[in-house]
Amino acid sequence: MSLVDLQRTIIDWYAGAQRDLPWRRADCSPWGIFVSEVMLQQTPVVRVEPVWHEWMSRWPTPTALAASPSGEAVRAWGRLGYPRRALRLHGAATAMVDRHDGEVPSNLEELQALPGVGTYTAAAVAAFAFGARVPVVDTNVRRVHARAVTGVEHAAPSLSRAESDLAAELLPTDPDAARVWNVAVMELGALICTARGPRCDECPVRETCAWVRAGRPAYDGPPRRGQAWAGTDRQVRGRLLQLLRDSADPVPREQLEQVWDDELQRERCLDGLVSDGLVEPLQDNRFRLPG
DNA sequence: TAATCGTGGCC
DNA sequence: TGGCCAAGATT
Repeated sequence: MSLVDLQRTIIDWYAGAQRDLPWRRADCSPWGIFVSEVMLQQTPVVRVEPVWHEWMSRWPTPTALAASPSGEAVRAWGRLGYPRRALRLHGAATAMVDRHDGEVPSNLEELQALPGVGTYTAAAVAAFAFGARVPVVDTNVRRVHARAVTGVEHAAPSLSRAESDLAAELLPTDPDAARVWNVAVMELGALICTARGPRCDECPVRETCAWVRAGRPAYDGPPRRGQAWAGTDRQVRGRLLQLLRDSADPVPREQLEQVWDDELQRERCLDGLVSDGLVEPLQDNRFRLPG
C-alpha cells in the first residue's frame, strides 16, 4: 500500500467514524480550540466537555478570561486535574490581550511562547484553528505510527527525532488533506488503536499494519513510567486545593490542617501551592484561591 | 533527562 | 483489586 493510499484510507475512515466534539465544529473560535487543547492535556474528552462548555459560556474570549481573577479560573477548572493548567490558561489569555490584540496568535513561535503551550499544543492550535500544514504529534499519533509503520506496540517514553521525522513524512502534501489527516490519525488512536485492547478487527489499516503483520509482538522497549499516587505530594495538594475550590470564603489554616496528618508534608505542599500561585495566603492566617 | 504535577474510570 | 492510562508542559 502506497503512502497516498494509507492517507486516503485513514481520512476516509475518519469521515464516517469521527466524534462530534464541540471544538471540532466549524463555528468554534480559535479561542475555543485553544482552551480545549489545554484542557485535553492528560485529561479524557468525556471529563473535559462539560467544563469546556462552562468556560466558553463564561469566558467567550481571551479578554473576558483575562478580566477575571486567576483564582476564578482555578475554581472553574474543577476536578480536571493538574490545576496549574488553569493558571497558565489565564496567563495565556493575559498575554494574548497584552501582545496579540486579544486574539489567539496563529504562528507556532508565538503560540509556543504562551504559558502552558508546548510543542504539541502549539502545533494543534496552528493546525486545527488556523489550518496550518504542520504535523500534530500527540500520544495517540505516536502510538498509531509506532504500530502501523514501525511495527512495535508502544512508542518510546519520550518523542524521538526519528518519530518527528516520520510524522513529517506522513503528513499529506495537499493542505486540505493535511488538515484532515492530523485529526484523523489522532482519532484512530483514540477510538481504535488504543493503548490497551486495540480493536484491530475494526481498524481501516489492519491489512497493512506493521505491528499486526509482525504478529502483534509485546512491547520490548524501556520501562514505561508509572504514576505513583497514594501518599504523594500530588494527593495532598489535591486535597488542599479541593477544599479551597469548594469554599466561597477564605479557609482558616486549622481547617486545611485536617485534610492531611503529616504536618511536614502538609506544610510543604501548602507552601508549594502558594509559590505556584495557586493559593494566596491572607494576613489573618487564612488562605484562598488568588483574587 | 527524568521527575513532577490531579483525577477518575476501566479491564 | 489495582496498575495503567488519558489531545503534555515545565524545570
